[in-house]
Amino acid sequence: MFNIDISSSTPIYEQIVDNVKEGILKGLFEPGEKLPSVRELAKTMRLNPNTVQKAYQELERQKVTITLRGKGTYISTDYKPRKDEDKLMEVKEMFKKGIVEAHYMGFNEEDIINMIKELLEELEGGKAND
Amino acid sequence: MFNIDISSSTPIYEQIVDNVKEGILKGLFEPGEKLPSVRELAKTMRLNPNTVQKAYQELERQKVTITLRGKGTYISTDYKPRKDEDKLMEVKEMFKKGIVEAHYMGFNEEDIINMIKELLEELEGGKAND
Amino acid sequence: MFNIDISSSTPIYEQIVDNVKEGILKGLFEPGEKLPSVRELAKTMRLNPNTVQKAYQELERQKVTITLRGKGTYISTDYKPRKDEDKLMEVKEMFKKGIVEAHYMGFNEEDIINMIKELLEELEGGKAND
Amino acid sequence: MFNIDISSSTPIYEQIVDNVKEGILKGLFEPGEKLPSVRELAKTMRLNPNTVQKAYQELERQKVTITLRGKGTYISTDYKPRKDEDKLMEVKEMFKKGIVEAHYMGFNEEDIINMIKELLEELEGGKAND
DNA sequence: GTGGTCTAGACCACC
DNA sequence: GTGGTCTAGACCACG
Repeated sequence: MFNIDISSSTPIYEQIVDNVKEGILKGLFEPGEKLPSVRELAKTMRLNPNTVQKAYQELERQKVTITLRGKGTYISTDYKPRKDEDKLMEVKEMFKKGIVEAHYMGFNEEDIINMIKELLEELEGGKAND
Repeated sequence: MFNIDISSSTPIYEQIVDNVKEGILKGLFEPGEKLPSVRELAKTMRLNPNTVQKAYQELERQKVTITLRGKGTYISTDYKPRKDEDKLMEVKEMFKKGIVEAHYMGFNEEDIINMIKELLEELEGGKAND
Repeated sequence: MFNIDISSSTPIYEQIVDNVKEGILKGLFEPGEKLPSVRELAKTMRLNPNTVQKAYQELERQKVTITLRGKGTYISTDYKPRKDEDKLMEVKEMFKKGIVEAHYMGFNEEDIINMIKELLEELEGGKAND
Repeated sequence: MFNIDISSSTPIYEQIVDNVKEGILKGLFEPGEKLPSVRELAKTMRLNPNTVQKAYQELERQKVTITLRGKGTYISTDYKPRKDEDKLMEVKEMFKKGIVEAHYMGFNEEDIINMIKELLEELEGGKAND
């Protein structure tokens, strides 16, 4: 279901969050859709329930999902983009670091733009546009 | 000299590494140029020498710098890009995560491409070519 | 558990790394096996945890082990040899120096080959093949 | 004249010692031959005279050379092999580490033996035998 | 003066 | 519990 690498340095709970957010953009999850329960996901992915719990809490904090007590966790239907200055800086840093590393691997500007375009297509495939 | 945020979640030593690598691409550091000594940088940045040491060792491990015994640490003059499969995956993940987050902030494809191009220009400004 | 000589000129952390790598080849450590925790090994070997930590990080960097977040350090199950040009030179230098020194101790070609064969047997004893 | 890598982790003075000892075995230096003076070697190799001085002291300590005060340093004419137990252990450790590393690079027993034989030939070319 | 190693002890995030 | 990072302060080899 999710693409988790337990030996990665990015925390597992963060990988789950990323997977869900990416999945929504790809159209794998529809707004209003129910996510598997903490226990269920923990069992199928062989993860510690606490880890899944933390991921779900983080998703809710980001308003990507909403939790209905006793009913489960659902993809938000009314997500509104919020342009947070700090978040923007963070994203730029992410890109900048990627660009620097790509340069050190021998990629030039064009290569990098192409790589980004490929990744965009991969993501946009599932949805008409946003 | 360096742009360090001690309250950031990225380790200080890693921020130093990133700063140096970015500085080289921007032309702030010339190949062969001497970096400040471990002690000196630690003093000016108010960091523990061990932290700076760790950064310098990581830089040397990546062949971004070379260490001359008893003389100091210098920017490599003969850096050769090496395409590591794992590293490439890592960079793609970085980009993908940035793209996902950007989407959640309301940016569309074009916005993202433009953001990347801006960052590329910022980096390429200092050097004739790469 | 490990064969450490604190009075040796080779750093302790490097001796630990060598011990683990040799132990794997001898079959003392199985792929997937858990290494003692940093604290535990530090305690039993009467070393500072940081020293053990450095050794473990070096082992992971070489992909000899993998680290599972919050769970511990394990022998890699899928180690793939990688032929690094620099590393090969390094190994040859090691052998060359050994040969030169052996000559100065009065050993001839045959003696040296026999010494190598002995060492190979010592290592290969634990495993069916390599 | 000598093959020195200033960015290597092996101390420069040790590299000089190794070069001289190897050169003797290869027949590049004859017993009784005069080595360049400390100043001369330091100048031609662009090294710190102290470094060369240290190398020469080490060579004399090992009885590989003898120094005639005011006349210079000469290759010993009466070098006698001495089987030092500690030294033997040291050499074996060098070989063992080389073997372990070679294994991790994917070489098997035969590859290693062949590598040793090549290195032996390279060294034996200059002399009939020892 | 340079980097390299080690100890001691602390705090943190993650599982 | 696990590893990861940081500070503080010390000692050493090298050039």
